[in-house]
Amino acid sequence: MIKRLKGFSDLFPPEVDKYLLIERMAREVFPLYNFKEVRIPILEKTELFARSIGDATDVVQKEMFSFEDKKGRVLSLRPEATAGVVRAYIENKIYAKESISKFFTIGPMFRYERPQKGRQRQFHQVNVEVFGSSSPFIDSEIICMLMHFLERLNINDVVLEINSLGCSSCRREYQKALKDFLDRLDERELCDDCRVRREKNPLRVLDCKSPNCQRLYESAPTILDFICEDCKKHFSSVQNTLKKQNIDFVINKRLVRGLDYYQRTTFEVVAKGIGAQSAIAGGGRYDGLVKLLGGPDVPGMGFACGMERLVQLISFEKQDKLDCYIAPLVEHALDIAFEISFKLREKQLRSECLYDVKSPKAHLRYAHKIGANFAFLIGEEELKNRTITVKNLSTGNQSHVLIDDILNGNFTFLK
RNA sequence: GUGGGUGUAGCUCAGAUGGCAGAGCACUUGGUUGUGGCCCAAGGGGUCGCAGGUUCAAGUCCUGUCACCCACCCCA
Repeated sequence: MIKRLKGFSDLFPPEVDKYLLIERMAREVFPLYNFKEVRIPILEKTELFARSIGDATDVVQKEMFSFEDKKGRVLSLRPEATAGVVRAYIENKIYAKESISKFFTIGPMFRYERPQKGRQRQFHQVNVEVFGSSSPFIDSEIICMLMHFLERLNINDVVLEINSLGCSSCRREYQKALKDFLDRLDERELCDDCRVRREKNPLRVLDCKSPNCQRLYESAPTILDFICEDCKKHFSSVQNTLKKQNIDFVINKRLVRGLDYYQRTTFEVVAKGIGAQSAIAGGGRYDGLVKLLGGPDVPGMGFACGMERLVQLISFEKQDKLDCYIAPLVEHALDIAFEISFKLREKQLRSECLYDVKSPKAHLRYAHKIGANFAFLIGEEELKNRTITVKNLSTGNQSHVLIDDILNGNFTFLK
């Protein structure tokens, strides 16, 4: 048997209903903030991701599904959405049509990682981007919108963490200071991972999980001591406006995002009880990215929300009751059963017939199992009288209805 | 890439010391010549993940392998 690929999953009801709920809520909440839905390709040139996410990041170096097409072009399935949205924004010259653009997109992403709880190789994100504003109000508004969205999904037991990474110049200074600090540490004290990170991506040592490393970093310089006046003002404005909207948050000085393009405000929403992969959403400002990818110098800000992780927090049972179940008891009732099924659907009634001749007992058992409200029994007797026995499955009452009434669209007996 | 755990019926899982492959749920049929839920009875379902090995005999012991889960890493 051919089996699905590792880290790829098949979704069936009732699980899929939770995804539909998330999507419906996004389409309901985001337009309140004047966000418009966009659809962009799943496959892009690898270079797009390498340039925007960062050549040295793990995502680019070892987590992309990359391959060459028939013409030898190097392509990758998108590991995240922002790069593609930015590319589309530039390529379609959206900046020339409007000064501020607000987009969201929903769809699958792909990363070649070892699967675990809350992490699949194909996973799904709700993604939000704003272009054209560097106002801290926008940062705050987007975070509020995210919290509003989560609230509507009844996801309340979460912690919002925020931080500022500073702009490119203050960040550079900080990285130097951090590097100096790390260089003074004894190599033997660091865990294996941090020894590598120290060289490769110093910012990342800060959220190392080893308690020993964490103790060492207690006295490390923090980014917030290094950010410039403008960045400081921006960050405190974000905090103030969040407070005005009664959004609780904690400042996590150790919150560094893994993708190179983030600047200034970064944030993450963390949930408990869903395993080690506890970040359900994360994002931040990326002011230099549009320019970096060949567009005008337009600032940007956005977040991604992991649907697989949201799904774990959603308790929801969809009761999709069936209105009518058609039960043919004899072979020559099939034609009329077929006809009646369609007549019911014309009247917006959910109806099902299996076109299986069975005993009334078997039919009614099945009708009960699938949650039908009414069962239409069609047997020898009914055909003789041109009637149908309609049984109300919740009251047990049943009545005889003329077949011609049904075919004429008279369904008053269903009340 | 690294470490740990688990693979037995459609599902959840029992099967000490090797000796006829099991339960509950689900499914089908019957208990009412044509009436669901509750109850009762019967029935259908298995390459015990796969491949070797040890043994008179392997779901059980040994070796290898694959798959899934969890964690590290990384990230949403």
